[in-house]
Amino acid sequence: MSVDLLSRPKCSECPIRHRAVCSRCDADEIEQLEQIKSYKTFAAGDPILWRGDDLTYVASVVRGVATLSKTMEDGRIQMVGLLMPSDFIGRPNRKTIEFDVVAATEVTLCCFQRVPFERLLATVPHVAQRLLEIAMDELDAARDWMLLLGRKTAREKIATFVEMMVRRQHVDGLGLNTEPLVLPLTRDEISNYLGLTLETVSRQLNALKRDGVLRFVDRRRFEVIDMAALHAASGDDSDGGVLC
Amino acid sequence: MSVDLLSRPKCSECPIRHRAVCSRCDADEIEQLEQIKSYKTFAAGDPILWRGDDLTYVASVVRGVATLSKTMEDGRIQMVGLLMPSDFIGRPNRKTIEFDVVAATEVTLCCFQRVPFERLLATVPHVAQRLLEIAMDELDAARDWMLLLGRKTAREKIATFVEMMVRRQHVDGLGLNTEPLVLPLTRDEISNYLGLTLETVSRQLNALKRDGVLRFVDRRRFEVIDMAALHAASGDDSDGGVLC
DNA sequence: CGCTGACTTTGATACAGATCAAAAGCCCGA
DNA sequence: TCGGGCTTTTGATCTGTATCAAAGTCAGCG
Repeated sequence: MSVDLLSRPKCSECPIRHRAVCSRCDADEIEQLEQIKSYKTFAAGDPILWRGDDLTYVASVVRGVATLSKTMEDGRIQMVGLLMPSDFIGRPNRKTIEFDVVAATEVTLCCFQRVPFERLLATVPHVAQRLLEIAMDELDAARDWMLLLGRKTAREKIATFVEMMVRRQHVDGLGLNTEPLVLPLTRDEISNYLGLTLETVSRQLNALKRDGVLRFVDRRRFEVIDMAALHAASGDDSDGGVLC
Repeated sequence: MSVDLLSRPKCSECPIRHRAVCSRCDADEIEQLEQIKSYKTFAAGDPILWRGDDLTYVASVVRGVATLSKTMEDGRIQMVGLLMPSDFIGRPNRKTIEFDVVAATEVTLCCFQRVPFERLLATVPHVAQRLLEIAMDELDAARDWMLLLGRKTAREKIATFVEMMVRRQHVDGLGLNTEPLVLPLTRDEISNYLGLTLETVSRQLNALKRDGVLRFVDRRRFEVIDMAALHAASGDDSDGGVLC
């Protein structure tokens, strides 16, 4: 992990300025956040926070992808969140973290000292309001994932995951329009996200390829050939509305 | 559903006064909440809100148990929350609800008109702060449940669920100390909560009986004979700390 | 009381996905 | 360019839970 001492980039130029916890803030409030922020960068594979660690800071993901997961005593792992740009890490008013947070790709975080951040939370309603909204969005996402974990078949899980990658990468502008898209996780990490084994993930991904739904450029880059078929395979309601 | 017109019980006598969304409020603030609240009671089995419904009010559960669930087009159901006293229903700033909410037992709600409640949220920090905390507790609970749904065996799921019933009924004082405890759900509802079939729930519950962990008074009332064995069967970390 | 319908238990069988095993592909550093 | 260690694919087999089926139990009501 490295602290970007030189560059404490201006919030005004931040790629997540309009979606992160700071998005509702005016110039004054941004100024207050600037006081307590610092950027940290982690290499792919680096642990960011480990369960039980002191939560000295909370953070927003600026660039890259991190995973949030729980581990059982015998080693079974379940990923409970995939953290992408503008997502929030940590919980105000908690001294320790309950999850393992790991960088899946190179990740840049905008970190806020926890205690000063908690003070801002009490004094700057725009931060508190936005954080509530973010927490409720996360809760909705977690509940969608509970449906996936509890009731969907392996194929539906994979299709839902791929569809989510398509949707999020469009928004983030990572691979905007110019496909191919990227799988930011290994087969093993995907299996931990979906409650499957890595073999099943591999088989189902290849089944989607064989069925002409996806095309793979290499193991991590792919294109969607048949968006409608992908959506149909996800098991989700049709009304959701295909984008574009 | 019936509205309790006569009785708009005083907040000061409310059983959830110190845990619900109002718990941080002072006398003044409580007064403001009283203006926009009304009690509603639902019989066991009644639908409270259906997906797509207008969210005219948000609410706290005062008494009883309600279920929050998602349904797939082909009828598969996943319960994504079990709402017990002091739990919050609905989402401010959303016009419709995304889930089905059903009364599992007779339920009393303390309902707040949504729009006035949103105004309070902006003006009364104590409400907003407590709601954020409630949302984050829910998020933690949802993530624990994701581990259960994605990685636990049927026996571990059942043991975790029973342990949760023990813990929550102690807190609520429903069956305080004077066992037996109550299962507020049918086998079918439990199966939807745990991502299993009702047959598997029945078999595993009887297996815990056969193994001398539980004793059943009738189909819904039970006693825990061997708390340590129950915990061991849940697959959760031992450090969590046995209560009492 | 005994009937009716909902819930639960129990048994037999099927199958999706896990597990075990090994080969193949790919990246990267020497 | 080669070699070694990862990740991924593919195949064979096993198993936990679903599915299908039927009998048992209970509460409420006429």
